[in-house]
Amino acid sequence: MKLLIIEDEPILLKDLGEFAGKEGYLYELAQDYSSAVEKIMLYDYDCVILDINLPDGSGFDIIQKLRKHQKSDGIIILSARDSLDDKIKGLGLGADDYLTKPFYYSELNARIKAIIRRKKFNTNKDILFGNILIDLDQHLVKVGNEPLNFTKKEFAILTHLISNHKRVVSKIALSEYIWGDYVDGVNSFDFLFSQIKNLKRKLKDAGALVEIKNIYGVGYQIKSL
Amino acid sequence: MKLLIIEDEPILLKDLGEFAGKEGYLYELAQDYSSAVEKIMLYDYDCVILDINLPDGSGFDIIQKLRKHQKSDGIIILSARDSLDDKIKGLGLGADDYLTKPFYYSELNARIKAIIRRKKFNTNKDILFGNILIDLDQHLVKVGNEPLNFTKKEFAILTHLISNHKRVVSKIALSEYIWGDYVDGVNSFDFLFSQIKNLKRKLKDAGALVEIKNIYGVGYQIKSL
DNA sequence: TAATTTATTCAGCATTTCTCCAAAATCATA
DNA sequence: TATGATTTTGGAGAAATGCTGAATAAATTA
Repeated sequence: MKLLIIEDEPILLKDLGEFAGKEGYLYELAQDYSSAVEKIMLYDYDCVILDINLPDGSGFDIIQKLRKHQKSDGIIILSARDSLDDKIKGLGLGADDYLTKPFYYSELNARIKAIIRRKKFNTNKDILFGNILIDLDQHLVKVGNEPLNFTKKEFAILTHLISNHKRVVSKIALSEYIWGDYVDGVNSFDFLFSQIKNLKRKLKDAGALVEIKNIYGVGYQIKSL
Repeated sequence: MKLLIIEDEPILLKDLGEFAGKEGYLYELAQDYSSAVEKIMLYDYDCVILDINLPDGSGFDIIQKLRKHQKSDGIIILSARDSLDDKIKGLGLGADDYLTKPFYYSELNARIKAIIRRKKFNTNKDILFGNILIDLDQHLVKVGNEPLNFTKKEFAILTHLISNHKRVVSKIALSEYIWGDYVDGVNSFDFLFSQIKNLKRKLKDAGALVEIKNIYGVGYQIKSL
């Protein structure tokens, strides 16, 4: 579950980042149009939270760029304006939802979750894979019927593997998804190995009917047994 | 137990606020249509107390907006008119109850409680969770058969956790519910920790068969043992 | 107004998670 | 089978998160 938060007002940006962290999301921040565009082109996010009014460009352009490049990131617009025009324009360009400032974090959170469910897993309901049930709302995983505690990163890896279960996810892609700008990371995937280790152990102990398979030299793929 | 009170007549609004505080409700006030709509859209209240005649818009619109957006807040209409038409219109739009001015506060209070019971807990009777009995009428909690004193905020947290016992309530959502507009407080949950600590201690000392569980990095969930 | 209760703040401690490392096991292929 | 590359595993310490008790402030009541 990874967010990109684009907002030029530094205090709000900081607050949004803290909100994201505290709610259990992975996230990156962008303060202006150009760095936002760079991040968007390079990486995939589950949901982009976007201020329309940026000093060096329009948020509308960012939406267009995303959609033009077939990126499937969810998009939530934040806007100070309560203008119907902006709302219509944003949704017309391909945004998924719209929130006017000021907003409550719990409201934002509810919308993020709805969008991620729809976009990442193509469903409005809980996600079922093998005997694993993922409840995004509660940041909760059940194996069989028993709730299982995963940490933020384990949860992120697990859901990412599941939403990509039809293909192999490379170590680099996974690392970038979890740890962000992962530039000099060709040397060591120790972080990733550690997380995968714990994830596998928890799944096994709980009797999950899935297997996280390593493809030598490439990455991982999750399979239902 | 959180109310939104919408009333343009300032003295009555103030009185209603004092009444709400004294009766142990958390509450927010709105003086006009537009600020009421903003609050309603942003957040969930257990019950909205609503004057129909507002200077900048109609209370009927507010009811429609609430129901259109699938909000489940209880709604009580206050109206100076004793007109049957208004009553029928209001209830038809989805209000839960109707009171004509002047009214007795005890009457208002009884209706608020009935609605909260029905809406928030899906029952017409007292709320039982584990061996905790919540008597809304008396704002009273019994563990086993012993009455237990909770402060306003402890009571609010406890009932909110119980009415959401099937889900994990995030720290942010809980904080927003208790402290309202919770913008610059995202950095620290000290308030919450303190309240939860006292709540847990009281419950434990009284021998309550419930556990307030922390989900690391996410929030809290109450479980019956 | 004083007394009492309730709410907030803070510092230190406890617990959980994350990072990092090193050694062992596994794999691909020469 | 020997070799180097890759992956797995266990565990120590660092960092993040949560809990507690005590001090202070604010609100309520007498």
